[in-house]
Amino acid sequence: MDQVEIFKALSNKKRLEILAWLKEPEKHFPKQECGEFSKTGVCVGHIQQKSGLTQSTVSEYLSMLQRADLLIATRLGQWTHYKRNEEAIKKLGLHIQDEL
Amino acid sequence: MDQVEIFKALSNKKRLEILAWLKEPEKHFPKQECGEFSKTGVCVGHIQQKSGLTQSTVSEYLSMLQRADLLIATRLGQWTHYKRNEEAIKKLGLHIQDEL
DNA sequence: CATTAAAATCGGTAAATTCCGATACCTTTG
DNA sequence: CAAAGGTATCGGAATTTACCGATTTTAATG
Repeated sequence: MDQVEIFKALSNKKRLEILAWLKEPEKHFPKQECGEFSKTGVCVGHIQQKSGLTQSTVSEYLSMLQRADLLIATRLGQWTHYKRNEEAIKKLGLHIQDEL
Repeated sequence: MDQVEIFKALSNKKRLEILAWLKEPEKHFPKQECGEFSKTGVCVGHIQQKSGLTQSTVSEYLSMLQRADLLIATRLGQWTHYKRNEEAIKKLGLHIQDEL
């Protein structure tokens, strides 16, 4: 758990937005053909469309958040779904409160 | 409270170290002539010496942490003391846990 | 008021980050 | 196996960050 990498991943408005959208996928994204929001999250394409960034940028941002352990990626056929790693996020909050 | 600015301020190893040192000043810094650790914190010079960085860099880092509301600065004569803003840090932890 | 000490600000170079378009890599499907 | 859709990776231009040394500001003191 590299603290600096986590904070770097969070040091960007769009990446924070993405994290926020993924908190309530059904509220921010259209229904998907494959996979459930609650189980595996949202596919890259939907996140890309909503973000207004290019596909490559979104892909990089998502894998950056994943490397920081803030997101979990699941490959479903040709799609990759991303969802929040709620446990890691909670742990980060606790860590800041009593160890930062 | 600009989230991104806070996370940027935390995205650097030395700045995280400084925050950690300021958690227990008496453990990490020599006694000071003026001002008490618990009241106003530690003067820039002591932080600079311990950090190994130049004076200008440390001064910038400290004011960056202050702009993010993570530190509180107090001018005492020719010295500026910095201490942690424990309330803001706790608030940040809570925020991450249930709003990030 | 001149000197000195502490801290802040300025100006700059090297490194990292932001974001893009192009390309390569996987899957599914005909 | 060829084509197509979804995603990842590569290469690069523009911006930002990491530090530094030099200079300026602020405050104390002779």
